[in-house]
Amino acid sequence: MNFSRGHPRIITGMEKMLIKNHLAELVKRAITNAQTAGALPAFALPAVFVERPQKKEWGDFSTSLALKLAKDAKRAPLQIAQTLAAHMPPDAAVAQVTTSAPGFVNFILSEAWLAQQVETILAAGERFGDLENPAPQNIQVEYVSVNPTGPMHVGSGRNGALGDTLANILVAAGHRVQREFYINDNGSQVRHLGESVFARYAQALGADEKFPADGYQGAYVTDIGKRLAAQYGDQYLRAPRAQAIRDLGGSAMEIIRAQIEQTLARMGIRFDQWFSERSLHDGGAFAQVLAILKRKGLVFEKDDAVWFAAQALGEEKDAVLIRSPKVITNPDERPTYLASDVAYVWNKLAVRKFDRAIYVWGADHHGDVPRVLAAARALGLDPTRATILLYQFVTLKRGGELVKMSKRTGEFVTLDELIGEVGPDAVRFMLIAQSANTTMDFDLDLAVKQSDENPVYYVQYAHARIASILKKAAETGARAAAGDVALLTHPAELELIRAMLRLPEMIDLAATKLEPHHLPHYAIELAGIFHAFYKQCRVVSSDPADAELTRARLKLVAAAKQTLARTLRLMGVAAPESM
RNA sequence: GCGCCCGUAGCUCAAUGGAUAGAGCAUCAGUCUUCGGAACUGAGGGUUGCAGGUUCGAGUCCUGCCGGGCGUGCCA
Repeated sequence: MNFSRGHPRIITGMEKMLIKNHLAELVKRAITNAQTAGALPAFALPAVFVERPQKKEWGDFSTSLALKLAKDAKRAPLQIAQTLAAHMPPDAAVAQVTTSAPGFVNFILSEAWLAQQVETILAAGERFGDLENPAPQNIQVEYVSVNPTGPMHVGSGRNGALGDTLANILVAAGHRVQREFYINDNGSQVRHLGESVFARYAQALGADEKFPADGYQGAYVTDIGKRLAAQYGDQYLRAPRAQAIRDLGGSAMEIIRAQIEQTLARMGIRFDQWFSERSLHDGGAFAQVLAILKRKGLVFEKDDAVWFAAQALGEEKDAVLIRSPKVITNPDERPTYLASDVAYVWNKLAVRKFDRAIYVWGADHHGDVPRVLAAARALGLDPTRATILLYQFVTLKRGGELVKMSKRTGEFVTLDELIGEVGPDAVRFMLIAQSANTTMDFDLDLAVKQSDENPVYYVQYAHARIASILKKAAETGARAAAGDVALLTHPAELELIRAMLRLPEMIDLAATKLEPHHLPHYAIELAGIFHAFYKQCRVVSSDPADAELTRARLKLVAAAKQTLARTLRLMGVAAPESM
């Protein structure tokens, strides 16, 4: 069987179907077969899960179904397992079905079938790993969304790496994805930034302007002040002060936003849309949701402020949507961030009609999650369409000490600095390697010092090594195209194929659980298995007797290169030809 | 006080309710006459914070403690 030569496929569509799902179908048929034969009593077909066992002795896949079935089938688990194994329909992918105590059914994949998968992988090209999705969704992933009031710190890097990788994974899982950055350009912070920048602007022009006590103190504000002074001259010294602050604040925010875009681009993070918070108010979305909430009696006034009656929806506290004029004089600054959030969820799910909206938030905002979901519910939206993914904080260590980070004092390690020191690939890899709900200690000394032993280089090295092999093969004239993958029978070869076949499973897992961290772990494992293969199996041989095997192995390593490259690309990490 | 997250090997971390809890780093011992040694093989290292509970089965779920982080604003 060789797909590329047009032989009939044994399993139709297998290249995009998860093997475990295929095996689950076999198990279901085994149940029906056994019931028809009277070997099992009648019972409702349960959900069948096939999983990867921990030990090789337990085969490539296994199911604990018999253990769960014991009650309904009124039999001992191991006996059920044996019955299932006996009634398993034959399948080209499966060489053997075994059972083990206390009631597992194990599948051992056919080695001939495994070898043929190299052709399938090569045929899939750089789309290998993609899932066939019976129900693709329009999903929006919104991430980073940091306030454009200063350079980003490492936490925003984690946000961006998570969001972008997640978006890549969801695309691979067959969904349509829109990537969005929410610009917090509303409220008092624009004015705060404007006041700070105005002071630096004026100082740059030699004016005696006092810096506001609660202003943004970073050097970047001084730089922007100078830049705006050069651009506009002293025209804003003569303009009305409020207008100067508003205009310069707006300019500064756009400058910072562009810098943020640039920094993220260094990490391969990009967006389809930059969405303005202010537009929710200017465009009337907030007024609209406020009207809906009012109609439902979920809005009330107290102490001159407008409140969202979250308690009526089971939340702990009510929350202010529009602040009192007595507290905030400027009407533009009265709506709270919650007001924007409520309008935003409406915009995402009702106006733009995404099937699903995924938010990537720092854990310091976790307290807001229930309120936003409650608001969605109140607006008649299904709250399960909105998923707020929280990630824990990143703390930086340098010289064994915690690096305190604060935008106000301007003392922090920026994401740009980190990328400069550690490199974008290592930064991205490290930031997604840990589960989002683990607090991350990022040791700068270690990250720089260990850059040679960094896992990301281990993976990239495997890729570069294969590139080198292929180059060498080209020089010697060995051609992969004519290779017969049936010759791939060495245990190390088969291990490598098995590892490659796990990529779609990883994508499925990461997409289902919204957990990108599975990818880097998989990448390390795949690279390791390749290195082990490399040690054991010579690819390009000068011995003419090995010519056939060389060609077959060239196909194998080409497939491995492609799988590594895909995995790296999903993580936004470069797959270098040499390093 | 209350809410959320975390606690797993010396360190950093994995483990869709499944079988004897796994990797990397570090430590120790090995491997190389040809494709990239940024490599490979092996060893030691654990009462999964503690105590109960749920069930055929718990690192995972529930309850209570202990320890750490983050929240608990008419801040964003």
